[in-house]
Amino acid sequence: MAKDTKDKLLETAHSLFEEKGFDGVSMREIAEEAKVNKGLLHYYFKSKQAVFLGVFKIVSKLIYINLADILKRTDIDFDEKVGLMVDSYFTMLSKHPKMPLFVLSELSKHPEFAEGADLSGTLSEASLLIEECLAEKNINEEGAGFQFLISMVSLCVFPFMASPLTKVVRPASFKDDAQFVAARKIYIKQILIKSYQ
Amino acid sequence: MAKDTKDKLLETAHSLFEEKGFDGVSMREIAEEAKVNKGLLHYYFKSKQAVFLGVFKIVSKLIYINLADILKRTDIDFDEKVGLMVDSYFTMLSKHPKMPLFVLSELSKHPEFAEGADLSGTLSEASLLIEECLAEKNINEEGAGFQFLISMVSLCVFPFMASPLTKVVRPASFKDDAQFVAARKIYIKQILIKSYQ
DNA sequence: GTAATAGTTACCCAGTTGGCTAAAAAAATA
DNA sequence: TATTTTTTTAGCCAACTGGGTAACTATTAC
Repeated sequence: MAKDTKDKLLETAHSLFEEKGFDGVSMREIAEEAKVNKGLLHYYFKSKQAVFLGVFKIVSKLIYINLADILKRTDIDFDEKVGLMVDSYFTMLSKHPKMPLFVLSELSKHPEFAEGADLSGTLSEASLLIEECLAEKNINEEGAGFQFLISMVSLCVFPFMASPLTKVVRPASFKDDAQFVAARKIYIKQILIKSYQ
Repeated sequence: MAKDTKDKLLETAHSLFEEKGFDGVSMREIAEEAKVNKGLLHYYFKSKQAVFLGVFKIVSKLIYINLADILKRTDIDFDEKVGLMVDSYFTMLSKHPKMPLFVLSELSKHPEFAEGADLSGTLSEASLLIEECLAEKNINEEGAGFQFLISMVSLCVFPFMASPLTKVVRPASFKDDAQFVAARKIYIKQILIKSYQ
């Protein structure tokens, strides 16, 4: 049951960290929540930092989106690729709505983790692939691919991070959160496609 | 010197909270950093929560942007209004780049503060005013104003929150952070204007 | 000068923090 | 069965947490 226990500890730590942040959680709390004793937690992780790094590794995988595979397809045009990328982000964000805020706020406190999270390679590659797609549309500005990528991520991710605010401001015409999210997805695809037309 | 001291305490607390988050800061730390003793800190604020609420009130004002005044102008068209709103956001964000992340992450831990921060009224009003402007452009979808507003805020704010990541991924064609921010501002105005054309 | 306000100093508190250990028991593996 | 791995129990530590007090001194206002 070794692997199971370690995973359980990581899962527990993950949900606690996401809810309260690194400083808001104690080792005792993690152990108690996982229904395990402090000793065992130290048996698997020598320090709180070690637990956190384990969680961060998991999270990096969960928020990973294979943009390159979508962008490299030759059977669909760029409009459809944009649609698929946005869909991927929304699927991920619906499953893990609190993750981006957690990652970014811990990253801003400990920027050294940015290298550990191997997101940079993926994003750089996606940025270049988008640039190629845009070039075919005769959009050749310096860094256009990067700008587009950032826009896409901003548009998808931010509303989830700001949900405590958007929920308050959202007009009555959206009957609930789910309906708004669905409408938002369509809107984002449109605005992104219009951006290179 | 009463007001000055209280302000100094709030400023100190503000910068510490922004850097480390609520749980990452202790009352002792605030007092030491402000070169004041714990007793005095308690003299002005009966609890850590009280300090935090004071800071939150200040922050709410700092991130406030008078969108309504821009939107109500009759001497310029909507394209120009969009330009001015984006300019306002960038000015504010350049002064306080860490604030949005701080506000949103504390808000997600304590959603009850969302009402205290009286942003909702402002944003609701702006949302309606934008809807009117868009109606003149024959865009009448349900909630179009709200969607546009969220898009604008997302595009402006997110890159600042994700700067530890964007700095790593940013292509070499942008020679530094300042140049990227300037280019980004122009790009955002374009994408927003295209969105209703 | 007297009263109120502002600020200091030096304590105390009980509870929690992250970190660690030794010994024992239980479970899995050989 | 004997050995190794996993898990529990119970405790320790020094340091820090937010909160609070009482006595004292400046400073300011009236």
